[in-house]
Amino acid sequence: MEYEQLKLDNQLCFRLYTAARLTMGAYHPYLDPLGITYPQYLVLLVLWEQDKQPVNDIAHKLFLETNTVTPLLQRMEKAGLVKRTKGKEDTRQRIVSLTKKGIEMREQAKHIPDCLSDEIIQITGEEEEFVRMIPSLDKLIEGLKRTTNNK
Amino acid sequence: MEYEQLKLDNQLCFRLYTAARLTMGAYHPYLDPLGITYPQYLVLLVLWEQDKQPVNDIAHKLFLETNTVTPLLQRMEKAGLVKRTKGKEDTRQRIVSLTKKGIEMREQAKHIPDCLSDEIIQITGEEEEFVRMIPSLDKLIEGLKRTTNNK
DNA sequence: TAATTTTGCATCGTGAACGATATAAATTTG
DNA sequence: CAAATTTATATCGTTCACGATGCAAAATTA
Repeated sequence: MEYEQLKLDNQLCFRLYTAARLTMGAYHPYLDPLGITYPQYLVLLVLWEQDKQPVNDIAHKLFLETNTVTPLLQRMEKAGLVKRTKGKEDTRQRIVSLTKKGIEMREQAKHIPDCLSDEIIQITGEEEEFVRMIPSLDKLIEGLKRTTNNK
Repeated sequence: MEYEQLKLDNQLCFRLYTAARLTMGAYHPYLDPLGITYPQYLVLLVLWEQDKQPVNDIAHKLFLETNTVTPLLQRMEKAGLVKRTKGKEDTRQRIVSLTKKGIEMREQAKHIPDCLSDEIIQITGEEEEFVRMIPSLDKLIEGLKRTTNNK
């Protein structure tokens, strides 16, 4: 069939796109009580690993553009989770640091990854399958990131 | 370490989210000349498989909410790709059908899946790895869809 | 058949994502 | 050192994505 390749069933990207959306949806019951969104949770993960980072470092670790992260951080600042201060050496930089509220949220969030793992196991009856997917996804991400930067 | 689970490195969802965004980005060189976005391309895939479907069917096949698909279709109608007509039996329904322009775009798009496959192979030196990921992703998607519908 | 509930779609508001563009500060070049 | 370039961030416009809500038509129930 001439258009076989155009069938939805044959598309990897569609799977990734859908799986990502639905998995993010699975975080809702855990993030809603904290009053944060999934991308905001990602920013917190980055800052919990290392506090006080410029916007650019955060964006880079999340593979996002700064024009996505800046408004995200502005909303998080308004919500009292982070502070944004001018850099000392390089005044162009905005150093993002956790507030007391942002630091304390780590304690409330620390069980979330285990909850999600359990949920996936319960839903699919499988875990190893998804753990095994991680290196493949990393390879894909690294490859795509490299080529899109080289343009 | 108490917070080990919170490390970004450990998160599957972050990989899916990132891989999906970057893969969608890889479609840009092919979709921009056609003047469509990736979600619009998905709608076309659905309609190319079967023309004249109600909004709900399209949304269901893409695992999207109708309130996402409706504005998407409105933009596609404005772009002259689809028509939206009132249903005959059930007048609540809006039947979406391809215009001449929408039908013809299939010919221009038919090489896209192969281009993307080639690109992924070239970037990662691997294909089987990602083909093997598909059933796992389907299992995840089906599981998540089932549980979120049962709420 | 009348009243209630469900269904299909649309509208609204909010929060991403990102290309294009702007701006000021730092860096490199001439 | 002055001019040109690069860098870090921000702003703007467009398109998703989705929860909440609205509304009319269909289906169900009383």
